[in-house]
Amino acid sequence: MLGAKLKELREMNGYVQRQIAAELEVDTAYISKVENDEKPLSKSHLKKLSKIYKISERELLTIWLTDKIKELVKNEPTAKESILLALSEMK
Amino acid sequence: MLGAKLKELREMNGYVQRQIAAELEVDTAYISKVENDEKPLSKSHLKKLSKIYKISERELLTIWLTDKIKELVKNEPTAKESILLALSEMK
DNA sequence: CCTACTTTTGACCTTTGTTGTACAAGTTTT
DNA sequence: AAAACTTGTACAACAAAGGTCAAAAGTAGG
Repeated sequence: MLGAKLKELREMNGYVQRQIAAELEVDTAYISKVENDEKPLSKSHLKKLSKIYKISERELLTIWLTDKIKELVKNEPTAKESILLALSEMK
Repeated sequence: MLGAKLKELREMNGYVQRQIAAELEVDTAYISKVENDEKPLSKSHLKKLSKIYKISERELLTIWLTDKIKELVKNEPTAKESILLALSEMK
């Protein structure tokens, strides 16, 4: 989900992976993996990416965090209950 | 939250920490810390605890996972949005 | 108030898991 | 064929998990 979004954003803004990799000073392989959800995106890159892709950092963070939550509860039989419970306890 | 629940369950069932520690084959200090949320409870202990405390394993797992979620989103400005988004994507 | 028991605290330790990264080679796209 | 992307493997660094031990501190009963 985050990967797909990042890819979409990149293409919308007319970049190739190499350019993004250069901006973030990482390997293009890393970008590829992130876009394919094979590696998590380092939180430290959110700010720069939000600038490059002209999206609010907050929106990107929301998606990023959502991914983390989904990863955490994946395969847990009580995923839904737990999320609902967490939510109700945070109000 | 999990810690408080565990303590409540233990007391309801009339045990002291030493007894629980013995059952789980760990140090009492560990039990103390878990009950005070200073250390996470290892998932591997859930089954035994649910038996000792006569609560369904599923219910204990729900609470345990809820704790993990809360820990994950703690201090994140987008916590609520992200949880809601995760939930909606899991339906 | 003593003392025996329970619980907490703090420092420490080892193992395991994750992250972030790199490089090379392969595949796909243009 | 060149450029872009993907994939496999490896690895060091670091953080977190899952404890232990000894000592301190709380708590009841006699």
